Amino acid sequence: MFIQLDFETDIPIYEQLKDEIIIGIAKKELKPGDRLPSVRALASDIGINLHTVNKAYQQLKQEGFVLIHRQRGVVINPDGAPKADEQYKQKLKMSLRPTIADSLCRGIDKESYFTIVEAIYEELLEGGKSNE
Amino acid sequence: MFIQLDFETDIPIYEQLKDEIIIGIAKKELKPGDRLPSVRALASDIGINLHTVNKAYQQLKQEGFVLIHRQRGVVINPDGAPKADEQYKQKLKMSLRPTIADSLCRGIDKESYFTIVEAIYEELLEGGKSNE
DNA sequence: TGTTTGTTATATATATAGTATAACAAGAAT
DNA sequence: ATTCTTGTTATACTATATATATAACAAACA
Repeated sequence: MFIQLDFETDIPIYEQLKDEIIIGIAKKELKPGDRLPSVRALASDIGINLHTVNKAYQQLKQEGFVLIHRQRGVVINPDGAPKADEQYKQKLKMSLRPTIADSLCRGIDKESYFTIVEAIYEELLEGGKSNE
Repeated sequence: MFIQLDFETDIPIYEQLKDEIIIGIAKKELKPGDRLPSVRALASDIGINLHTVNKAYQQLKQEGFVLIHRQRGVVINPDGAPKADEQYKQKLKMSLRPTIADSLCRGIDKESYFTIVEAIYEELLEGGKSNE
């Protein structure tokens, strides 16, 4: 797991951290049961504050990606993340609508959009090969 | 154009406003050349501040969705929004990656994802029928 | 008994979001 | 010319989010 942050963008650091970890799980570079670095270790490693890491971890816990034990630290959920229910899909749809509308206005039709999504799925599914 | 805002969510009002207008353009409820309400009129109508509306309009102008004339006000770009270039697609891809990784972790495969995207395209493309 | 873990509590600095007034400047209508 | 409406600019203020900095607490483990 290489964590690369962009301090120029307006995306909060803790969000980028969450994203990197979730992508790591999707790519299976992070497997169920794997331990994440302690909040202090990771913070010091990246050069950010302990609380920023903690915020990311807390939200990952809230969303079911990790479990946090009192002393063992933060662990990728051995049961995997909770499966998407209808409510999740509904929220996903709502969050995608503005982006898709924007793309549509700019001439990206359904097929072009699919091509982009396809490429991302490829990257996430096949990218793990080098790590197995 | 009905503009419905959610004051509970953490999505900024001016973002929601932008989204609604972009969706309106995508659905062709707002056509090239159409005038938008003045910043004061819309602000008063929705019950928000003039500057919040202005911020949304400025960004829509920046992104090429509207033109702003000194006295005529804000007008949907008669030439349509600028077509997506490679840079746009690259940014789109980067912004989609975390969401798709999240979905993938929750068991949404490519086909399920496509189904959701498909539904949104349907809604945007066919939804305009009642307005023609 | 230490050491490491997450956790909690303050405090501070900065940026963003939103509001509130007021005034300015250009175009259009009368 | 005058008036009205348009976007625009300038301040000021409040609230919230982000990020940092220290410090201390509590549980688990070696």
